[in-house]
Amino acid sequence: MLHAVTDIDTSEALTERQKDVLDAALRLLVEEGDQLTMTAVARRASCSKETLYKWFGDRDGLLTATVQWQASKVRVVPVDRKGLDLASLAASLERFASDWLTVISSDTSIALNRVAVGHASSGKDDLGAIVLENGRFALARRLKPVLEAGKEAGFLEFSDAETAFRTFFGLVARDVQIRLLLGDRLELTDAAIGGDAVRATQQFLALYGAKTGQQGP
Amino acid sequence: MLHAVTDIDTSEALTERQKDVLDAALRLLVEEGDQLTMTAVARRASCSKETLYKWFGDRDGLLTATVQWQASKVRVVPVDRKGLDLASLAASLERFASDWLTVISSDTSIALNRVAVGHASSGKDDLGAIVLENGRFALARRLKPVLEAGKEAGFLEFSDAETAFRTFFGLVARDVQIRLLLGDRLELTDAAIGGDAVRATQQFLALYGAKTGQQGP
DNA sequence: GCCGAACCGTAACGTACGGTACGCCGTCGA
DNA sequence: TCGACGGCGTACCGTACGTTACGGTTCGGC
Repeated sequence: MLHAVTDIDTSEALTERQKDVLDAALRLLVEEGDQLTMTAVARRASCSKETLYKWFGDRDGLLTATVQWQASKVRVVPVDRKGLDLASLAASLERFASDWLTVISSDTSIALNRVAVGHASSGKDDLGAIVLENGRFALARRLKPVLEAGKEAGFLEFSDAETAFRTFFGLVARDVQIRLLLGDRLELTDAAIGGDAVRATQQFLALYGAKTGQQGP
Repeated sequence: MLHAVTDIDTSEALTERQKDVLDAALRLLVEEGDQLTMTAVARRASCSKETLYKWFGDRDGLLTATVQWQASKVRVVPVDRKGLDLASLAASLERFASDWLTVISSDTSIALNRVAVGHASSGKDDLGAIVLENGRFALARRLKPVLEAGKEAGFLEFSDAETAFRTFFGLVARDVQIRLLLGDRLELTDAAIGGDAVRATQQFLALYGAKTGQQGP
């Protein structure tokens, strides 16, 4: 299956020089999309193609390493679970929503997702799995403990954390990601992201909040 | 902007033979993804490459024509707005949700969206715009009258139909499309789709239903 | 029956790019 | 001092594929 992939810490033994090269590749990926060439990467990184092939094997290897390198850069900030009241729960949810919207609307995320989607057609490599694992599934892993804590504290009601998470995900992302991937000019200002985060959180609490108790999954 | 593109009836003057060719290209696109070659299309369609170039100009033209051809095939079934009660409104919403999930989980939709996403990087053509226009925006055009009717009939409460639609969209699609595009094996059975449609509709009514009156956009 | 147009099949061309080989240079340990 | 080595720059090879060209075939109109 797809969920049991290397999820944590794949920044395995990369020299500074190699990181620089991957950063260059990443920048090039954002600028030019998937049609970046090995020659262009070598030129941008001021290294030789032979070095690229020695380090990363082939083009797919370079792409995979680049995606993993970017993934390794987004470190997880652990959520503090100490004093949990409804306000702090809502604040946490809003924070997650706003973070997620910021991520998926970033140039880097768009470029990486586009490349991964393109490669998912001919399943040679598992770029899609890597992106998914470090994106949507990483988000679920971070958010679920918060949901569980909210449930234990009596603020949330749900039977399945996965279903609750996916609802939250849908309320937050809506059509944003697919529109951006398809090239729609959808500029999300910080204010708009903040507003959407608040709205999504309120809607989620309306659906899964324990107070009114209106509906489970 | 992206929304003001050719939205209706672009099945402009296509001979039966040309439609057959485009069908072949479409099948090939589903099977092989974006790396389909002109030679492969010509062989599959039993036509010559020269004919392909005469008819469609170049490779991008063929791709665009293929996407438009598929788009022209999904005809809109108008919604009957006659006897509108809450049950029929819910049934309509469930129908939309189930249809949409069926579409985005189909092989054809996945293949087309992948190609369009891949081409959105280097904005030479507007495949992304076409897909978006005949997908997400067409859905909005069809659903909004239903929402407005539900509002006028007193069953729904919202100030902005677009926002309400996007919430419904998010509740229905959630993470399904991005996971499928990224290659996740997410098999949606008819039963699962039906269940999701019911859940999404219930959640949407819980958020925007007029009875309980708990929250607007 | 004859002409031209449309089209099929295929061969050929040009190019872009992945991948490889080689010469040269700076660094470093002996 | 010197050889080895890691890495840069570049030239080169092979191939895949978009695009074009050409000979042969069918078919509608006169």
